[in-house]
Amino acid sequence: MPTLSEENYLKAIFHLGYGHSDGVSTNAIAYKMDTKASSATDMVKKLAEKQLVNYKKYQGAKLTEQGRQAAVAVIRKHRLWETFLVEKLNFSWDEVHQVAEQLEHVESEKLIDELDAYLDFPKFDPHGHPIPDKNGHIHKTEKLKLSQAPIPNTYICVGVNDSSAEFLQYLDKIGIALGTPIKVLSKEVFDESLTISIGGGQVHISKLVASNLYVNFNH
Amino acid sequence: MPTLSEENYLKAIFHLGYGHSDGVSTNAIAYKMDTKASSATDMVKKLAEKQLVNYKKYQGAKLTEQGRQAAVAVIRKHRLWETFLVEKLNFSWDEVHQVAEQLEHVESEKLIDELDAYLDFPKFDPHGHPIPDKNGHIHKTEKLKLSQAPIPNTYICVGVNDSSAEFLQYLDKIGIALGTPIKVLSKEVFDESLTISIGGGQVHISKLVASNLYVNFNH
DNA sequence: ATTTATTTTTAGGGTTGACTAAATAATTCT
DNA sequence: AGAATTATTTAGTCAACCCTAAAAATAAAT
Repeated sequence: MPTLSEENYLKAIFHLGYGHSDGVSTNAIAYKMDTKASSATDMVKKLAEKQLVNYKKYQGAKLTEQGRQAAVAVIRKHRLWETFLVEKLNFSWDEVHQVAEQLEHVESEKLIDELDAYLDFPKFDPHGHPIPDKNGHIHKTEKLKLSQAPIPNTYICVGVNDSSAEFLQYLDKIGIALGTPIKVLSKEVFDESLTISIGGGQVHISKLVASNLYVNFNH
Repeated sequence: MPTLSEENYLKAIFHLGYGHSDGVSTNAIAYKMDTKASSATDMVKKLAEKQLVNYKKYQGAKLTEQGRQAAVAVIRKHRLWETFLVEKLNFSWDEVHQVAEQLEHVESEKLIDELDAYLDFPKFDPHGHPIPDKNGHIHKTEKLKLSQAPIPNTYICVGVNDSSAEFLQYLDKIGIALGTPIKVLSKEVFDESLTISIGGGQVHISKLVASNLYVNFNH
């Protein structure tokens, strides 16, 4: 069984390596884990010994299948707990992360199975992220970044990339939640900022914001 | 904030010292924590430095008010989680302890407040133990050990002293749950074992079992 | 009241996961 | 290519929490 710290590193490596096929640099890991590169090197070595990552000096770390399973299991728990907090305990989507970071490490297969059932087998967490199933399979969904969506057009917000409280509170403020229809009116050529319409009101958002919003075609 | 390990020691000292006014011996703490006496001494010193216990060499440890508050807060969380597991996630009373031991260390005031509300402010956990309130107050209940109850008489099972899976599964087997009426028919003088009647059937239980069962008068 | 047994503490280590500082490899720039 | 920069690793520490073995204090027994 991975330790708490190992689980956190595995998660970090999973997220950093998602979609890429090359190794994740120790520097990137250190940055994500808010620690020093030397600590990341140490941990990566330990994970390699435990067959959770493949690691060759100066070439970063890549999860093994075993490591991926462990990482995805933690992510599954994280997202199920986030869903629980929002659906049952009146948490808002900007409050869940910190608490789920702790809950995700609780070890009990029955607990997570029952929680899954209790929540009626949710497919997405409160940020629109897919919840891996018991076998570690992650349902791929069609979605695109609002920053890359053709305009003019109307979309539905289906998720966020950045789950920080600051970003989510900003979205609350301008009226964007999961499921909100977003009508993109125009894009500024200079800075790629967008003018969008939400529930009647008109809002101007930066490219950075648009690139952290996932949308789907309205069909 | 106490560390995870400190919280566990505080809990142990609280339980061991409950009702007594003298210090809890390091040996007793070590036994309860399943570690060595030297480790207990180390930790007790650390807790003393943090003003969570009063400690004088060779005289055991006593919780300070601050330490008691911390211990009770953990116990409150433990019992609320146990209640959640049984009421919402189909756990049986012999399965909850291990998982609650982990959940009790999750740190979030909102989480525990909301959980409390979600469970409709329960007063007792699945083993009949009182759940401390937010202010650390523990509701004292009238109850007596079945081993000390006058006979013949009929009682209601209101709690257990031993919450181990083995004991609870034994109770399941002989048909005792919280709220079960227990009619005590006779006591054997030799070993203080009891012949009791539960839901029609007649059962013979040892003194040890009887001393781990809390009952109330049937009124 | 000594001796014996038990409990508790101290001394000295081990492991995990972090750190700083220095060394080495890889990359980028000119 | 050679120099400068950046990334990565190594070496040496540190704190938390545990351990074993030995010493010291307390309690029990004769």
